Amino acid sequence: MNIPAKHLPAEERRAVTVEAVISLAGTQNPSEITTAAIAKHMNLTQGALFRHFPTKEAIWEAVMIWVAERLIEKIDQASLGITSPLLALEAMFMSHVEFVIEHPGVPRMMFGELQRAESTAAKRMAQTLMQRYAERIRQRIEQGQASGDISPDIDVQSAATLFIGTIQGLVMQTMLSGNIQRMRQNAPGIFAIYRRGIRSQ
Amino acid sequence: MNIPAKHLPAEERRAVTVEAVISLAGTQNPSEITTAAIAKHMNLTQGALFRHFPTKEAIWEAVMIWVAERLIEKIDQASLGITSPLLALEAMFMSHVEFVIEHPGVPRMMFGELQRAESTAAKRMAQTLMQRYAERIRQRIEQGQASGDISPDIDVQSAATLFIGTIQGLVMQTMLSGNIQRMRQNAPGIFAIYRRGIRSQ
DNA sequence: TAAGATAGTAATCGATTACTTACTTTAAAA
DNA sequence: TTTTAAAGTAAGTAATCGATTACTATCTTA
Repeated sequence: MNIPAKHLPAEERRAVTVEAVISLAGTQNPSEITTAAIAKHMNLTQGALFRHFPTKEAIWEAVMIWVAERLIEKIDQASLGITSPLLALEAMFMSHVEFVIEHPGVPRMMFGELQRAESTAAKRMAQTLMQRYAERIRQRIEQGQASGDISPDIDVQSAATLFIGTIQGLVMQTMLSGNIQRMRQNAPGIFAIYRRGIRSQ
Repeated sequence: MNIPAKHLPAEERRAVTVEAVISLAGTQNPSEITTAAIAKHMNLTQGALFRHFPTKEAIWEAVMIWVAERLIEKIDQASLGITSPLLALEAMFMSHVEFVIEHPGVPRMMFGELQRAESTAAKRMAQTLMQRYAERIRQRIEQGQASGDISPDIDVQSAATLFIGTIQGLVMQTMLSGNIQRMRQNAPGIFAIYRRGIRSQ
């Protein structure tokens, strides 16, 4: 699809590799993505990948780092400068949905990594991402309780868990229907219920 | 762990196989469960499995059928005879949580199956389960809107999606912490927010 | 009890996978 | 232009996995 440029500098080649994995994860089960498939998608031979990554595990770690940086950056940007906690949460929600629509392979990979038994570097990175994400949600909820926009009866941790679960439910529904665009349509209705659940009456 | 009974009748052997897979999925990534691991867990040789299942795929299909029957039966039992829609939804929620605590491998397998690219029999069974589940939720929500317990402003499909997503969020949180019992503690707080989100004011 | 059917064993097969290695090509510095 | 280190190729390797096969043990029933 892209220019099959050969002899890329190591750093660029690693970046292209990460993008290839993200792209492949959009159409197939991440755990079934082989190094041969990655290489083919990049117009490269399979062995060449190991010039830039010591193991396949290292590729997955690089992918998770990429995801963590992009997603956190995206939701931070979306909520930047919004003082209303509820509007900020909504902006974070919608930008997360957009992120998933842009990169449908990402939730697949997150699910897959998090259910690993072993504690791989990639799994730890996924865990860290979830924690950083939840922390941002908690901050906004506490801010909302302080300002009176969000009910003081709400358990902050529960509300943060539910925020993330809400998006996961959307993603799962998308996996069932196969229609990614439907996610964008359904997102407002879903978030509306969540907002009703936490806001002051 | 059980009596390593040999020479089981075919039907019993298939049942034991399904239970072995459910058990193994509780401690390891379902996609990494090999036929050798299944057999070892049953005190059987690997080849013997193929006396009772034509392929590994067929084993997974049998497991998903087991899950679908048990889970639907469980939530139907829990809500049976409860006239209040909100109380019925709460009972279904809590019984589902109990089901996951009893069988922590089940959501792992559901996630894994649903993110497959190919349309396997096991995946179709998982999809059917989700649809039957969502249909039950929708019925209760519509019933609640008719009785005035649930706000008429709520989009039924969104509310059903969110109900399922809510549980998935709990499960994911559990995977992160590794503490299954915490799920039972957090469940009421999570459901409380959901209930606030859909009920009439 | 004899005989057929059923269930299990143990070895092995072909295919696949992550990873390695010996060699070649490319690009940029000297 | 020559040199050299980085990047890529192509053909391997060992390990693993699902599935098969020839044979054996056990159960059921006529």
